[in-house]
Amino acid sequence: MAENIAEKKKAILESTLKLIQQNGFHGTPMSLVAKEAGVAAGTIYHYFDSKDTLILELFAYTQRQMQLTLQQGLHPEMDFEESFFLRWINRCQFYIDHPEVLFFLEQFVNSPFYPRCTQQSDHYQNEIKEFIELGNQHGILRDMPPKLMAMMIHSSIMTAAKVHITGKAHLSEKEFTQLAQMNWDGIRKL
Amino acid sequence: MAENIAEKKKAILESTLKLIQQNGFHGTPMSLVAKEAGVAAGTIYHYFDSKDTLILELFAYTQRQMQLTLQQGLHPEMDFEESFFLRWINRCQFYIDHPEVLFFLEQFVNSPFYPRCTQQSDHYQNEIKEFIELGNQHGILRDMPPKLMAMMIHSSIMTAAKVHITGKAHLSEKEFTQLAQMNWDGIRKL
Amino acid sequence: MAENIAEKKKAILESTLKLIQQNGFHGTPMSLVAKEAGVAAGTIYHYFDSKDTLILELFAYTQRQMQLTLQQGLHPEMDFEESFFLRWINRCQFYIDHPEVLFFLEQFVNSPFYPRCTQQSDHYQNEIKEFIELGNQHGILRDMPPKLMAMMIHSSIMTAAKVHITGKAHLSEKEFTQLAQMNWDGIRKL
Amino acid sequence: MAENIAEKKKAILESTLKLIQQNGFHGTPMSLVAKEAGVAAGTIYHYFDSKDTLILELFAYTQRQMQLTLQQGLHPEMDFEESFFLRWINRCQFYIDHPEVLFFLEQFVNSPFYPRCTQQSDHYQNEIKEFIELGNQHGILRDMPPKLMAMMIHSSIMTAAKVHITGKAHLSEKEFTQLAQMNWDGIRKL
DNA sequence: GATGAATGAGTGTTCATTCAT
DNA sequence: TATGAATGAACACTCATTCAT
Repeated sequence: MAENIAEKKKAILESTLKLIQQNGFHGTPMSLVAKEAGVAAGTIYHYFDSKDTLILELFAYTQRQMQLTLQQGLHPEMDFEESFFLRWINRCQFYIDHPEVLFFLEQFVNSPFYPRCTQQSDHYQNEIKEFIELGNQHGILRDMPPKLMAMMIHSSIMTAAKVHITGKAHLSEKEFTQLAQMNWDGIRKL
Repeated sequence: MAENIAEKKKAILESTLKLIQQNGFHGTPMSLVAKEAGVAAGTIYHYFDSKDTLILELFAYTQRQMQLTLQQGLHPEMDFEESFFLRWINRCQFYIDHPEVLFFLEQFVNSPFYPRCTQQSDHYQNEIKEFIELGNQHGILRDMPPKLMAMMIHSSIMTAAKVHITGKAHLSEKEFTQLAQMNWDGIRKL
Repeated sequence: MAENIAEKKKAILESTLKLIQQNGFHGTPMSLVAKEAGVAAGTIYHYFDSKDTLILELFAYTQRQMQLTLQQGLHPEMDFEESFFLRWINRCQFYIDHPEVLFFLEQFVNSPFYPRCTQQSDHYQNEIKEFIELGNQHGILRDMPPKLMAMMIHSSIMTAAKVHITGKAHLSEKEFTQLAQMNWDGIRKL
Repeated sequence: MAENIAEKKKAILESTLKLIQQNGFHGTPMSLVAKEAGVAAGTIYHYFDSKDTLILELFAYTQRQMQLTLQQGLHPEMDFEESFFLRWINRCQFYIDHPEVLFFLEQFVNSPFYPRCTQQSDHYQNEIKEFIELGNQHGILRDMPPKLMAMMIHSSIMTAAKVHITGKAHLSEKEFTQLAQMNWDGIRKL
């Protein structure tokens, strides 16, 4: 049963994610989410207080989902540059493998929701920021506010993934590395 | 009179822009646009067929507005690098001076509207792309699809402006140049 | 000028008639009437107090138009039966030649307008009724309230014309006479 | 509960019918239907996709309602003439007992809806037409397209009922029979 | 817990009508 | 006279949310 509950909640979250990708934020009424998730409309309100809550939790859900993938292959002995590339690729790969998440985030970040959840939003990019701070301390990177640098990197990653997904330019593995390289050359001390 | 007409249409466009910045796309009902523009609800429909049309025209309107600013200070004799920096700064400055436009574009681009207007959308970034192609031909830039490179640059500019506007990191003139530099170092042949 | 006025008013009436045939009563906004008639929306209100007035006057207009055709070929010496057939055919022919009028009347008669104008409505069928009364006095017809008989006849005529116009059954001249005959056999004393 | 659903849908249909009789087709907004039916505006849309659908279903509803009454007293051994009179009276009586239906049909038939539903519309008068065809085969009736004859008869019935209802001429039972007789004399072979 | 019928405020849009020019 | 931009009440319809079962 406990599993059942979790499953139902998850089904709702996944349905919402999928529908938002297809129809956008306000092309996704609760009734449609319910149908897609195979539950009654009212059921959603057992798990989420409101549509706002659902979307806010969906953000948290995607963040959690991401954490797992993002650490793949990282280990403490890696040097900074190598770590940067792996992180860049990991994140970009995640967005490519989960386009629903990418589209959701793009909409979420530019909606009135995002500003409301600064705490969580910090998590959203804190990881990058902390990594940057590390590089800064080692004197490897340009002298630039880490937060700023983190945002620049992140937007590059998202853009790269988006270009790939939407098919505006199909990217080979080599090209992804090239893009990471481009980012790397932009931030490292020359 | 002719002026009057233009003024009313402009008032509607500007009101919409402002309200979308504040409340987002679907937090901006036509009734509110009307009130803000100081016209009756029905009046909007003399100038725009529908809300969709209004938003689509608003996109075109912002693009036209931008064109004027973007060329400032450019002249044919400039060398490529200098031109790059000026263009970068001009565009970034425009977004900073017109945050409504920045917020509108971010929403617009991630909405179901954008895909519908590829022709115009081409104009949206074609300028950058063509400039990049020029640099490519002169062998100044990395070997990378110009469209891709254009999108990477543009997303960097928007991110920089957004960081500045939202106050997440206040940027001095020096820092803007630094950011442009960062972008430049990323795309030029090292 | 006087002519001009009459012409403009007529243009409005005719446009309304035509549009109502095509789009029905409430598929015919004043703005469309204006466009079709080649006048400004406001101009209509110089000639008609309101849309209701316009429609009411349109009814009167069609009635006047009809009067002219209806008397064709009639002369006092005709015997009653002959006169009946001629009247029947004349009226049916009018509806066939002026389908706009037929469609307008069908809508008008079943709208909230009709009950409001009993005086004019009397004219609408009075002619038939009076003719029937004549036949009654001569003992040619069944014993039945003339008003009732008039309505039965009129509805037969309209139905015949409608069937012909809508193409549900194409009627030859012979068949029209047959229909008139059928009506005649129904009302005359056998 | 199942009953409840049916009841609510029926309440909406009946309210619409009643309001259309009083105010006509476009004097009957959905909000009024809702109020009259004692439901919320949105509720109507659980049962009907749109106002158009509601009206279309209302047509089907009235047709179903009619079928029941129309067969009363008919049995196979009746001779054709007797059957004709009974059918004529049954139908006329139905319209008199259900004036809302009569008024609705008059509007419906002359609206843009009717042409859209030819299949159902066939049912609408097919019964009469088939009966006529039978008479034709037995050589009892004039030589005339059955469809045409059917329409003539039907319009006579409706007109008779309408005259009675609107009080333009109060009809006694004798007079109804007289009217049926008039119709009969019109169509039978003399 | 789960349902889905019911709600009703809110949305985009239309259109008869007015009035400054 | 004639215009047509402007009005705003009214409309069909949507959808987040509630609640009896």
